[in-house]
Amino acid sequence: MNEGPRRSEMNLGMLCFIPAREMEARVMKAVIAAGFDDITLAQSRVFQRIGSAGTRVTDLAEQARVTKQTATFLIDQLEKAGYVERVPDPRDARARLVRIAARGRAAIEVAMEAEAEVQAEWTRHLGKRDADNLRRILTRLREIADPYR
Amino acid sequence: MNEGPRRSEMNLGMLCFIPAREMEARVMKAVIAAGFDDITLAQSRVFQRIGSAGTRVTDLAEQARVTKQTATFLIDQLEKAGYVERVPDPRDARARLVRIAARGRAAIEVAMEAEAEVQAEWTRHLGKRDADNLRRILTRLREIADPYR
DNA sequence: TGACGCCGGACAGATTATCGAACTAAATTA
DNA sequence: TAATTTAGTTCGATAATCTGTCCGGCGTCA
Repeated sequence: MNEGPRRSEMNLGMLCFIPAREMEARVMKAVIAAGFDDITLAQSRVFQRIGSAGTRVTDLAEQARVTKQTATFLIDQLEKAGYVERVPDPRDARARLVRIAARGRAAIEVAMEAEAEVQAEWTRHLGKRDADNLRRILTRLREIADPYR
Repeated sequence: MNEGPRRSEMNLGMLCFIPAREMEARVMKAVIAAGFDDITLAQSRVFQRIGSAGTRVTDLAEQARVTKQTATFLIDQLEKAGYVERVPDPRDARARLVRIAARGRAAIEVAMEAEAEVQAEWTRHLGKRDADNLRRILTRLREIADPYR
């Protein structure tokens, strides 16, 4: 009906945004369908960035690009819901490490399965060669586009 | 100090997310620095999707993946701040077209300049060949990852 | 070594973003 | 024409986010 938003000027940022959002939505849908229906998108964006050895609140905030206060707030929810736990950081008495808890691991399993499925779909559409190219180029792009790599 | 979030399992969605967010942040920063300091990220996500002939609230909501209510709310802010205007849709008396207003056009100019600069930076890093590849592959990916293309 | 500034994290309060439900008016369909 | 759908809004509730402030542990350098 409408000729759409300035299509000719579609830039790389927007082009990246579309699959990123699609993946996010698909994974969230699967996770919620699997019974983890008390997790929100904002929470998952912090949750995703927790490393296997635990990650500090400040680091999570930086990587998710929210303030420490917001991260604290979201982690509170995740902790109450049993997805993560806070343990003292042995190397710094000020800090606490946020770690994946049992329920969190269960959710990750579902998420990774959904992720793999979407990726397989995309690979079928693009062909193996271009799917690999895409991953390779994005990984290189990350070198300059991700301050927290 | 932390070995980071499950890096080996980094998926295409996340890889797309990183440059998308970086572009968004850089453009917003430029726009705000140019004096358009009353626009928010959420507003800009709707604003970006307004076509040159005007776009309906419902279409903006769909494309930005928010509810009509949220779109209405954000467009209210944009209208009050002079970035857009609402005009009746001549083809449907129920509908109203959201159109870019003068201040909006001025902001777009700044945004597009910033966009071009970031893209140039990325192209320098990737090389022309891979930058073109990236755009081509993402455009193809959009065929299945964007319900509103 | 100890005083001072910095960092990690949390609390409080305010603002912004988002959603679900319900409503009005216009268009479409049966 | 009556019933149903669609476009947009308003209302109320909840989620997410920010600024400002505070506390206690770290690091440093005089």
